[in-house]
Amino acid sequence: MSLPHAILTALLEKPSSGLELTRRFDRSIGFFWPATHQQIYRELGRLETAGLIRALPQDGPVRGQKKEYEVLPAGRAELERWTAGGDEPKAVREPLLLRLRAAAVVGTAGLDAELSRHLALHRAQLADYREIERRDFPADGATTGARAAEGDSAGQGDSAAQRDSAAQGDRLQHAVLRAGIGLESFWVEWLIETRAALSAEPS
Amino acid sequence: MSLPHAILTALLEKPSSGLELTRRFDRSIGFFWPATHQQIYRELGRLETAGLIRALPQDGPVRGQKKEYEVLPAGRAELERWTAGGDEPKAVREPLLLRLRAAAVVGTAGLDAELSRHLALHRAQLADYREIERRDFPADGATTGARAAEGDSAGQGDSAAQRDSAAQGDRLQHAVLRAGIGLESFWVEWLIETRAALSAEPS
DNA sequence: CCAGGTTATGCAACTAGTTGCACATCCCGC
DNA sequence: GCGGGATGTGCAACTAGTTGCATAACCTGG
Repeated sequence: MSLPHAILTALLEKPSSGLELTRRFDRSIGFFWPATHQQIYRELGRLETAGLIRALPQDGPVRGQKKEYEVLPAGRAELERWTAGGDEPKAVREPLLLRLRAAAVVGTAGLDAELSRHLALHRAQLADYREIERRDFPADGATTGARAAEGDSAGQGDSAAQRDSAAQGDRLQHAVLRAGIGLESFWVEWLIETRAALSAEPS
Repeated sequence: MSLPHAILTALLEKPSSGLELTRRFDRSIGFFWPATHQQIYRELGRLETAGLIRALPQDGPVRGQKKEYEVLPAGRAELERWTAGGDEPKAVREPLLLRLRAAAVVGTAGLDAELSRHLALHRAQLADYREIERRDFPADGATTGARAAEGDSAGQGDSAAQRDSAAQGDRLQHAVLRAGIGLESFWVEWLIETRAALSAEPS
């Protein structure tokens, strides 16, 4: 039940059409909550029906025409409610580990190829994340004016409180990114280690 | 589409009834591929229909009576086929990160409580894994006669080839366990770090 | 001998993500 | 001015995991 909240978050950062959302998902929220355009359209429909978002008025034909959505107060409230709440962390579900377990029983044919394929993918993803970090958080652990990943939280007047909360927003976004980096790093290391263990002489 | 293969693996390690499988899942395969007893029964039915496993013959009434399954040659073949193949690694789907992202927009109320709850859970899981490692792989990175996590791969006659493949099975099982340990370690570190970043004075 | 908890099997409805496809509009080049 | 790719919206069917519940056998204590 997280997709609607992912969408609300994205729309608060910036009102968008379905396809724009899809694209922004691809390079941001989608890293830890992927969604296809079909899912997004379906959910936009539901959110609109539920009165949490609305389509910005516009003219001309409807079908095949860009349609922008913005979050209504009820939507923001719902997102706040959800954010404050909690979830059981849902269990890992990792087919690769399953395959290793199976290989322990029926043999390791083809395993190394699969491991090295995964290694390449995780390395690529890690490089991506590092690039994003370099771009968006250049001052390492700091909040030095860096504008966060994507959502420019509608910057007007600039009270001290607003600056503080913007700084904290940055910190949170950086934390999320570090999670991605940490996870990918872990997999890269583990894959290297495991391939080595596999190819070692049976003692 | 991994559950049937998880079940085949478990059944190859040791023929079992539905409930036994459920319990073994809870402390072994289920760490990276959780399944409820309902899922398992359903899948056992399908696998039997498909001719990949069969129920061991027994007498007496059927309903509510223990029923053991074993893997047929076709099942083993299917598992080998699947193991040799590959998957795209499916994307991470982590609601906690989503919540952080949302908090960056609507405020951090309740966040720290949630983070510390997760921290406790991951610490507990990590301790569990470490305990299992201590028990099943005492000689650190080695294969010193340690009997793997659970499946005692039906040990009779003991050719050199069999010893080798048993050693490799151990190594694989250890690799899987190390993945669990690595992942939990990562989360523990990240959660500590992130809580610190959150509570720091806005600069 | 029977009430109540434990073990065990299983169905059905629901939820959410995935896949495949349909169709409209726009715009660019020929 | 029109054919075709890019952009954009959307439905429908499918798959797989989740939740809730029904039911049977067995065992133990009163």
